[in-house]
Parts: sequence; C-alpha cells; structure tokens
Amino acid sequence: MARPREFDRDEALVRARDAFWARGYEGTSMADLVSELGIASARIYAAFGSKEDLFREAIGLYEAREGGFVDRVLAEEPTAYRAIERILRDAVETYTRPGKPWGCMVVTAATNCAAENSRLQDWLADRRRRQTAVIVGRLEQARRGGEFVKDADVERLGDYLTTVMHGLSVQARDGVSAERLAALCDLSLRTVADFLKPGAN
Amino acid sequence: MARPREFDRDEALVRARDAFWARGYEGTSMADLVSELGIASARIYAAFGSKEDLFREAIGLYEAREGGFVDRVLAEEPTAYRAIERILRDAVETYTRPGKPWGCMVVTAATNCAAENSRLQDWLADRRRRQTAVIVGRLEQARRGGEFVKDADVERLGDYLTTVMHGLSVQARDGVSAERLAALCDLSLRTVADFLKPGAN
DNA sequence: ATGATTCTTTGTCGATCGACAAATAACGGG
DNA sequence: CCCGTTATTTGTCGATCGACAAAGAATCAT
Repeated sequence: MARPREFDRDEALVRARDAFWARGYEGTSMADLVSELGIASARIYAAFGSKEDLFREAIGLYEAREGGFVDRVLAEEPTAYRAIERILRDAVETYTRPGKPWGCMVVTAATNCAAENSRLQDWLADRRRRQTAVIVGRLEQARRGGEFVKDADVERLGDYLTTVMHGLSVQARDGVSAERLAALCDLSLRTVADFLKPGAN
Repeated sequence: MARPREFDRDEALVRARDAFWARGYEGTSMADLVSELGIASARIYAAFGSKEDLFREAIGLYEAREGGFVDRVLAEEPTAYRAIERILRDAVETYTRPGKPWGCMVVTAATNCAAENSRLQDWLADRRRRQTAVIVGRLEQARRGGEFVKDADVERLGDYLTTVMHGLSVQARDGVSAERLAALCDLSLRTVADFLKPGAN
C-alpha cells in the first residue's frame, strides 16, 4: 500500500547494537550510526524514533540474544548448582567472544553519562538489579527444594554471583583472557558448592 | 614575582575529581567543570592544560587518596590474608561512602567512550591491570613465605580478587547497600582461606 | 613609577551534537 | 493513471562541544 523499506531493519538494529555495545550510548554519535548502519540519519529517526529509542531497542536485542543466557540457563538446568556452573561459563564466553565487543553491554553501555541521560543510566541499573533478583528467586526455589543447606543465605549468594559476573565484564573489557576468567570462575564455584546440602549434586 | 592565583588549585582539583568520579570523563563537560569549580574555562586551561590533562590529574588524586587503599593495605598488613580482608572491607566502604559518588572512579570514569578517547580508556584499563599485578605480586610473596599451600595458583587468586572488587564497584553504583556488599565479601574470603596453609592465620 | 610576568575576564571560534522539515521517489489500490 | 501513503534524500537547524585569543588587572623586582 506504500513504498516498501529498502533496508533490513533487523540488520540495522544488529549493527546499532554492536556499535552501542562497543562504545556505549553517549560514545556512539548519530554520525557513527549513520556510517555503521549505512543509512541517513532521517531514516534512522523514521525507523526507530530517536537515538534513545534505538538504544533501548538495541538493549532489548542484546538481552534476547547474547545477554539472555541467564534466563535461558535458569529455565533449562534442573539444579541450581549446574545452572550457576553454566551461567559463569556462558558469561565468560559471551564477554570474550572474538569479533564481538568485550564485556556485558548492560554493564558497560551507560556508566559514565552526562546528567541529562541519568534516566537511561538508571534504566540499565534497574535491569542489572532485576537480574540479581531473578537469580536469587531461583536460588530460593532451590533452597526450598532441598538443594542447599536449609539456612542458606540465598540473597547473599545471589549478590555474590552477580558481583562476580559484573567483575567478569570489567575484566573481559580489560582484555583478560577467557582462560584466566574461566579459572577464576572455578574458585567462585567452590563457594557455591559450600551451600550445597551434603550428598546433593 | 607575578600576580598570584586567586583560587585554590588543590580544591579545584578535588571538585574536578568528584565531577569526573560522578559522571565520568565524557559525561562531564567543560560547562559542568566551569560551574562546579567556579572558575572560567580559560582559567581551567591555564591551570591544568586541557580537559584530558585535568582528568589524568584527577585520577592521580583519586589514586593517592580514596583509591589508594590497596597499596596502603598491602604495605601495612603483615599477612596476605589479613591484607585481603581489609582490602575488601575498604573497597566496600570506599565505593559506598555517603556524600561521595558510588563505585570506583578508575572502573567507571571511562568505560563507554567515543573512538577519539580510546587512548584514555586504555590508560585506565592499564591501571586496573597493574592493580591486579600488584596484588598477584604480593600473593606470590606470601606463597613463598609459606602463608599459602605451596602449589597455590596465586595469579588465579589475584584475578579472582580483582574481579570481585570490580564487581563491587558496579554493584555499589547500582545502589546495593554496604551491608549486602560486606556480606558477599565474606563469601569471597572463604575462597581465600582455602588457599591458606593449614594452621596459618 | 615602570616593565616583566602571570592571572583573570570576556568573547568567540570551528566542529560536532542530536534532530528534524521539506522535497522527491517508489509503491499499491481504486 | 492518479492518489494516498510511506520511504528516502537533502539540507539545515539551534545547541553544545572543547579550546583558546585578546585584553585588562594584579603583583613584584628594579
């Protein structure tokens, strides 16, 4: 009924995500987006609304793909310990994948922001906090299910795991190798194992 | 021999540090600095050279004061374990101090940067990596001194500790309370204790 | 007092920021 | 074939970015 779009919106979104992932929200200018998406700025506005809308959509894509491993693993793995094991392994892999920006996009894309973008910053912080809550929820479920010792402080363990993951993101960004990161994850797993009820997996 | 400066350079540097600490390098504009230091931009250039020079000096001040606890603790505490204990406690306190920006300035001030500032970003990353190396050095010394089991993988432990500290910085920035962070640090300390030679402090 | 030196004030520079308005082009329905 | 609709191109807008030039003001040595 009207003129069809000439570019692939999905592919443009992927490129925008990679740009924001690499240099963050404020570090990626409209000029950068124009050159990396290969389309004029007016088309970006027509297709995505604004730079901020585009960023939010890019974060959504990241969380649906690369960054979504936490939710996926929690849904798939039968026991909390095995889930955590895989989450840490996936985190290292995701944050150090060759050809992709290093670190977690949700952690790095909006940390040092001008005052005018504090709303966006809070929005990302909120998503990080929710991630913690999701993990704690799964741990609590595991505790009630008898996987952990019965007085296990699952909120503390959840905080601990998120902290390690955020730390992994920073370390990955600094270029620490996947091997070194994986080695340190094994240390974290020992802590988790301390919470397990003797005899459980 | 000439007209004396009318403002306190040290105090201006403190204010610049706090501004950069709160909003980062790119998030803090010259207009912000003018209003927070209370002096005209030309005076800032005369006193500090450029925005980037000022930022580097501000990082230096941060590392000499708030951020310098790692070096100080390593020099003061007799055993590695007690040093680590205090480093984690100091990290939590420094990153959540009321009235100060949350998190570590070295971790947060230049993460999402435009391409033109990647040099600055690398400069900060290098300081973080050096921090790890310093800690690993101290751990190796402790291992040779018999504090740890003799096959202790001190690089792995050092990586682990830096990762936790970086994670603490992100968590603090997200508003997680000092109490919750301290609780999770206790979990980390168990891991460190696993490296201790049985019977040692 | 004067001159050398440095600090402070004022104003502004070119570049870039994000964001659109207006004009033109391509499509499908009637 | 024309019309309604949407896509694309082109150009530009005001604001803000970091950075300084030029002029005036304050100090000290001589």
